[in-house]
Order: sequence, then structure tokens, then C-alpha cells
Amino acid sequence: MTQRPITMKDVARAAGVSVMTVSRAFKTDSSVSPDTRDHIRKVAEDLGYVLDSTAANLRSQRSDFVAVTIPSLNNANFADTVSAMSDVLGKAGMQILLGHTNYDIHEEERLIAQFLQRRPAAMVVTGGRHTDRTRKLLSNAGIPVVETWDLPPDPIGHVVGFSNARAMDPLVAHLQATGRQRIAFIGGDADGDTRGTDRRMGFIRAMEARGLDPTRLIRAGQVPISMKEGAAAMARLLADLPDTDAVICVSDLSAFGALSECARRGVDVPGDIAIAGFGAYEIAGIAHPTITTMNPHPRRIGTRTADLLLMTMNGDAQGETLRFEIAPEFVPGGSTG
Amino acid sequence: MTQRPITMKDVARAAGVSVMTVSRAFKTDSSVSPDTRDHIRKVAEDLGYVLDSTAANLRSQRSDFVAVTIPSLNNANFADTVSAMSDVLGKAGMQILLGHTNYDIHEEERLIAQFLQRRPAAMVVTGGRHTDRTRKLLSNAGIPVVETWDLPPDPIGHVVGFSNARAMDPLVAHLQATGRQRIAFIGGDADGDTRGTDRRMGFIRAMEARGLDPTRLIRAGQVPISMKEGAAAMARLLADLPDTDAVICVSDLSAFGALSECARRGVDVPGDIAIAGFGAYEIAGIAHPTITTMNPHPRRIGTRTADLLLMTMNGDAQGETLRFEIAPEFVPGGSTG
DNA sequence: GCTTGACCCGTTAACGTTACCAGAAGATAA
DNA sequence: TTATCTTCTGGTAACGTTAACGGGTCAAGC
Repeated sequence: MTQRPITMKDVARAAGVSVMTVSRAFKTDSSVSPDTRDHIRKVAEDLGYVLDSTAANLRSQRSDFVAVTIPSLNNANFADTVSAMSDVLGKAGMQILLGHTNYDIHEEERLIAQFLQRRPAAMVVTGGRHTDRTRKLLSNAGIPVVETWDLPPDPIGHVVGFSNARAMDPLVAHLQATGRQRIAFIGGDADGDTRGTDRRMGFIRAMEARGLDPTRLIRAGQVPISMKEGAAAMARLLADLPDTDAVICVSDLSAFGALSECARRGVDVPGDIAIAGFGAYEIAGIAHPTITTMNPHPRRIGTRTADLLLMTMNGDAQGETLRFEIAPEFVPGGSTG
Repeated sequence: MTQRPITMKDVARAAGVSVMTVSRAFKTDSSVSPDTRDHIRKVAEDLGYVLDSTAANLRSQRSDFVAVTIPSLNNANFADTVSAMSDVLGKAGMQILLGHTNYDIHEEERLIAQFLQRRPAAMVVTGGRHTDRTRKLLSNAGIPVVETWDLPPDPIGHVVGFSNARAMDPLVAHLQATGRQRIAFIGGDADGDTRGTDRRMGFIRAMEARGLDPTRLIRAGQVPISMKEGAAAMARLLADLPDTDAVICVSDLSAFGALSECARRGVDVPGDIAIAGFGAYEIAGIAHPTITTMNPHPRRIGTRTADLLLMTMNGDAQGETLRFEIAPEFVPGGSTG
């Protein structure tokens, strides 16, 4: 039984007022007498009327969408960032349009092109490396753009993030300070995960700066690398470079895999080898031993981004492009003794 | 420099054709000569034109949105389901509008009311317990509705899920078969997580059916319970009911927390106590020992749901309400020896 | 030649809402 | 009393696109 959908016109007729008054009854800031508003709301509820925000957006030429792209849905760090953004933006009546790129900047381009058709009020992307067309699309969109989880040298718009490269420094410093010299790095194969690539670069630079050998690099598989791949990489590391005395993993997940592999083989952590990760995932704090890591404060990134957007959309800071650095925090754990 | 946004009219003028022809040039299935289409596409690209799907949706009275609500973004199981749905629906040109309810059916109601204003082509919700208003909203929306991750007794529309209660049966059976008698259950406090509540109920029923004592129930904190809360609950269990010889945790995350706590205290798993979880999270397969669990096949749920929606939206199976049971699979691990 | 049909393109109106302007009714001030 | 302001409500047009239909052109068939 498909019946004609109910519109404002129906509500107006039933309530004995004009459509315009019905429209006003559904906006919080417009002037309708309290009685009329209540009456209209009640009539609407009885009729089962639901406002059509598609039409509203078209007419008013503004939308309550903020489009967001992240590399993967299945990642606690990105999920935290989005969740925090959603909390702040939701209170302001905005909605998040979320998409995942599978760590592929061409998929990101496709997704962003699709999102822009929705005429979002703002666009948030993860990372600072994009296709040329993506950059062009975002620049021409005429809306606030925020790049997160990175500190790109040539930003498109606003930035809320940190240097993935420099984030390796405290870890290398800590390992050296605790007497380790032969430090390895476990990361993903491809360059799809630019944050992972940046961390590897940062590792190399930090090692060189300290006069240490930066060539113990293990490729663990397709990004994002899993716990299992971390374990396999650790197995290879122990076989190929048995004198290694510490390893930094591109994420806590692979670090935990590496830790498990050591447990399985009876390799003592941190006695025989120290292990560090990145991301401050819950597993890092509960593993046995706990895993030394860096906390990039994902929720803080999300909150900052949302606040920034609300500011610029209110007309403050118009035209400026803002840049917030959220410094990752060193979190010592038992895995580096 | 805010300039007037570019519309089809601008493209039409620049390409020397009518707006209608431009519109057709952007739809794959409509009849425009290849030359004209290429020309228009090129002109549009040069002008930086981006189609406004808000207007398109309004005019055509259909949308390419599928709205989806899940309890939490930060959950690998739900993320997998959404990701699989997104893969299938994306290929059909549809987009997912995702929201999280924080395990609160009133928040779910708010979210669904908001989503329905977008006139989605379909609506997917997680779980089978909702507020009365939610049920009414979904019933009256005139679009396909799917409830997932559950097998509700009184479904609103289609169903793709499984019985969380019955899913406890294989675990209890396995534990009993391996000689355990004094089996405990660790779950969340509140009833917000209806799937968790169902599992506890299912545990009690399975225990009773086997003549075992179903009263060893530990409340571990606010849902969703974390690894840490799982660990704390295990500590309480060991203190309060030291003769317990097995424990089923509401999820693998809490199970891993429990396992860690045992490791910390030198309690042998599975020698002193067996541990089982639920969800087949990656951690279950890599923990040491691996954790016995149930795999609810989250991606399969997502794929099935998406396929079902594409079917009904193509006009097949109109009017029927379909019900797919995706049976969880028992995954033995080392933690139950 | 004329008819028929396929293919391509244009004109008009409409989707459901809100911006904008205006006007009526009542309150307040002179 | 009249003038002025405030509060509430209504009429009209427009947002950018596509559905529906109509018309023109050209090739094939008679």
C-alpha cells in the first residue's frame, strides 16, 4: 500500500495554517507563537510527518553535512577521532558523512568527488597526501577543508595533526637511553599508508641522527599490517638478524603480534629484545608486559577539528587557514624495560 | 572570493546545449550522442562543475542513501559488517549514512529520526530492541528496513542475524564436554547492550538445561566492557569464587583481559581455569593461548544485508519480509584446552 | 515519393522546502 | 486620538535538478 508521502502542505491544511508557518514551527529560532507551534507539532506527529531535509538544504543552499574520509573503519584510532568529531558536531546539529578509502588515494579521490555532490558544509580528510585532482576538487569546493593525522608541508586548508616522522624520535631516544643499539623497524610493504611510511622515514632519520644503523627494516605485508603479520615479521627478524636488541613497530597491533611471537618462542621481552609500538591502543596497556608506545590522542584530534569547523562556519577566522599540532605523548611500558 | 556556484545552466551555456542534455550527459543510461556527452563532460570538468545530488534527489524523489546505525564505531565486529555492506552497496552506486547509538535505544531513536529526514532508500539497524517511537517511525517510513545482529521475535521488516542466546550453547557444551562443571559468566552491568544481555540469558538457560549451576554471574561494568574491565572482573571472580573452573566472557576483548589477569597472577589457562569469549576478534587468534570463541561472521551479515536490499530495491521480493539466519561458528582455541 | 521508426535533443513543469517581502493585529507611546 | 513598534502569519518565488512529453532529423523500407 504505497501512499503519497506527507508534506508540509498536508500538515498546513490539517493544522489550518500556511506552509510557511509549518516551516517555522520546525525551526527553533523563528518566530511562531508557542500555541501555534505546539499545535502544528502535534498535528504533524499525528500525521506521521517527517521533514524533508533534502528540500530544505536545496532551498536554503546550506547543509548540515560534514564529510569525513578515513583510511579504514576497522581501526580504533580513526574510529576515536570520528567519534569525537561526531560528538561535538552532533551537538551543533550537524551530521557526519563517513567514508573509508582503504589506504588508497585514488579511492579517496572517488569518494571525495562523490561526497562533494552532497554539498557538505565542510570536508575532513585523513592524511596530507592526495591525488592532484583531489587537491583541485577540495580547493575549488569553496568550503572549509581540514587535513588530519599529519602535518603536510603544502596543506590544502586547515590542519589538525602531528608529524608522524618526528613521533619516532622519543621512541628511538628512549631505546638508546636504555642501552639498545641494534634497533629494527617493522612496517608495511606498500606506500599506501603514508603515515606508516612517514614513521619509517622518521625512524631512519632518528637513527642516523644518533649514529645508529638504520638498515634493520622489516616489511611485514600489505598495509594496514595486522597482529598476525606483526608476529610473522618478528619471526623473520629473529631469524635474519638475531642480534637485534630492540624493535619499533608501526602500530601497537603489530607490536602485540611481535610480542606474542616472542612469548611463543620463549624470547624474553624486554630482556632479550625490547618492543615499542604506536597508537596507544587498548592492547598496549593490557598486554603482558605492557607495550611502550606513543599516544597520538585521536579523540583530541577529532574534537579540535570539530571545534575549528564550528568556528569557521560561524564566520570567525574567515579566510585564515589554521594549523593545530597535537603532539603525540610518550607512554612508557614494560616492553622496553 | 566567494563566487556564485556553477550549475548545469552554466555548463549548458558553455557547451551550447540545453540543461536537459547536460543532465543526460551525467547519467549513464540515458540517450545522448557520444560526441555530445564527451564534449559536455569536458566543458564541465574545465568549469569545475560538480553535480548537485541534493537537487537531483529532490526532483527524482529517490535517493542513493542507505542509513545504518550501529552501537559503536569503535568495534571491529560492527565495523566489519558496515565495511562489507559498504563494499556491496558502493558498487551499486549507493552511499552509507552511518551513525552510532552508544548502546542507547533513545539515542538510536534520535538518530533514526534524523536519518529519515534524508529520505534514505533503506534503513539498517543493529539489534532487535527499539523504542516504540522508533518502531513506528521505521514502519511508517515506507522503505525497506533490516534488523541485524539479532533474531527479534517481532521484527519490523527484514532480519539478517542470529540468536545471541543460542550462541552460548556450543560454548557451554564444549566446556562441559572437556570436564568443566563450575562455569561462570562475565558480562556488562547495564541492559543497554541487548546482545550481551541475550548472551547472559542464553548462558543461564544452557547451564540449566545441563543441570549445572547458572549463578556464577560477574558484572564487569558499563557496556561495552573493555579488556581492562574483563581483567578486573576476572580478579573478582578468582577472589570470590576460587573453585570456578571455566568462564565465558561476553566478548573476546573481555576474555583477553581475563586471560591477561590470569597470566599476571600465575593462574594457568586452561589448566586451572578455561576461558572462552565471543566475536572471533583478531586478538582471539593471536593471544597466547588462543581464545576459544564464536565467530558471528560480521562481514557475511553485511554482505547478506546489502544483497537483500539491492534485491528488494530492484522490485524483486516486494512486500515480503525476509529473514536470514547467519549461524555463528564455534572456534576452538587453546584457552579451553 | 511517402511512411515509419530510431535516435537525439529541447521545453515545461515539478520535487518540498525556505528566503524575502508584506500585511494584519495588538501593544505602546505621544 | 494617532503614530510607531512588535509579534505573528501569509503569499510568492526560487533553490538545481529530472520526469514527461514533444519535435526534428535521418535512414530504411515500400
